[in-house]
Amino acid sequence: MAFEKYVEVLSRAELFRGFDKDEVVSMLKCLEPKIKEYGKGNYLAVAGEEFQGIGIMLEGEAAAYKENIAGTRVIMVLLKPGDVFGEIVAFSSQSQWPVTVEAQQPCKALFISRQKIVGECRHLCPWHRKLIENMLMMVSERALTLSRKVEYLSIKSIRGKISTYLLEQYKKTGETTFMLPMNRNELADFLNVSRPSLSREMCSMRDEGIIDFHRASVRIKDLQALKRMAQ
Amino acid sequence: MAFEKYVEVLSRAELFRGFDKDEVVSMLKCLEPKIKEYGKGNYLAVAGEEFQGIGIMLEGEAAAYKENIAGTRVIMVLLKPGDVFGEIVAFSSQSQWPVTVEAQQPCKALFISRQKIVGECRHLCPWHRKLIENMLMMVSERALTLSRKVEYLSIKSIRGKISTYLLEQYKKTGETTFMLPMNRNELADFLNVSRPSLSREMCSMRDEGIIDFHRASVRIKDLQALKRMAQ
DNA sequence: ATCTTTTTGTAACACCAGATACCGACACGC
DNA sequence: GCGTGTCGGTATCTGGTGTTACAAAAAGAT
Repeated sequence: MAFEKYVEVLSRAELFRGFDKDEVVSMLKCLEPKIKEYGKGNYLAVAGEEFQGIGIMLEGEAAAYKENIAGTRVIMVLLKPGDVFGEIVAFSSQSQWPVTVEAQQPCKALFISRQKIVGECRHLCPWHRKLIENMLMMVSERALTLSRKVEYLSIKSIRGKISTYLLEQYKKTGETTFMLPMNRNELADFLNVSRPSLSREMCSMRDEGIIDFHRASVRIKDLQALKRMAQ
Repeated sequence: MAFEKYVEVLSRAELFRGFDKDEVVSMLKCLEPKIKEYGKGNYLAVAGEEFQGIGIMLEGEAAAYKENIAGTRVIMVLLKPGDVFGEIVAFSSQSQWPVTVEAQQPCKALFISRQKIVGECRHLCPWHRKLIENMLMMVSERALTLSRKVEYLSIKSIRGKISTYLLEQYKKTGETTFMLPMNRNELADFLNVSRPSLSREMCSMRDEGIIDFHRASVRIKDLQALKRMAQ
């Protein structure tokens, strides 16, 4: 198979971090991946269908949807060349795609079965373990992101969410004055609250002298009060 | 070191799944773990402190706490012999304990550094890769659990949560009548709502003829309505 | 059998947060 | 200049949810 075409993309993918291009090629020979092409609107994976493995985007763009029981679709993530999907489920005891992946544009993806990654490698290639380590790192990072998300979602009050968020920014920058990396809409989305409610609460916190802000610039005036509000 | 004492516990630990007792012993020689003892109230790990590795409980019981910025403690999980902690962070780019682990009783734990797990193995022992695979599986399962939690937390209304939960139970058992695996208190905790609110909502769903229940036994009467309520 | 503890349902009330609509500030285009 | 679009703040209203407290039922203990 003509993997050479995609070595450029793959060597930049997280899964092959630490591999040079030659090594990627020899890994691919060992992994025996399947490359598939999709037209716009085609499905790269359908939630609930069987597959034990991972997918890597090669060309084009696809969207990973989650469908709740009522049938409503929620876009989880937009997949671009080099992105991996299905990595969490591939190595757990489950064996079905957790999401539906639909091509937004004509695209190509490469699929590697779980067995080829963790199973016995016939060629005893020395890079195999490095590959599993990379997988381990990717899944760990993913778990960590989810864990942070759970923390924010578990906070009941808007004030608690805002305070926790601002304190995290403070901790990150070390300054009581900093810039928010998103606008109100995005922040509201991130904190899982409505935009007007976020505005209302931020303003009343300003009125109470806890914080001060203008647009994206925020200053913490009363650190102790903020810490008290964080849940 | 006298690992033999703990081989029994360790061979039942998830990390050593698929290893027999001899193999566990030879793995341990290679991993060079450190065994530490703690009195009741001592800390096995303190959130924020440096350590790149994992811990495995050998004896006794410990609690993993999460401390929010305000200082309130929330018990995340109770650790028993064979349980692993710190596995998510060990293999991500972070290098600090995410939780504080406190001994509830006098206890012993074993610590393995990240390097000994993923680093080059001097003895080239054949079980090393199997060990990393086990790690990969454990972290994946953990990520999956977190992902499910995020799904539940993202549902805004109590009805939506209840409906989604009941539909999942229905899907799992294949029966419209089934037993809930937890009591109201635990279910309320799981769905992140207050116990009386959960009761109130379940009862009004019963009044509307959507479900019927008595204690832990639940019967779905109107599947379509339930599906509509799931968000 | 009786007492205690746990579990669950119920009610009243307060209040937080979402929905919606509107306004002002600002940037950008022509 | 003017129109247009985006972004953020504000007001009103309503509904859903937490809190608290108490009662009833069930389970467990002695």
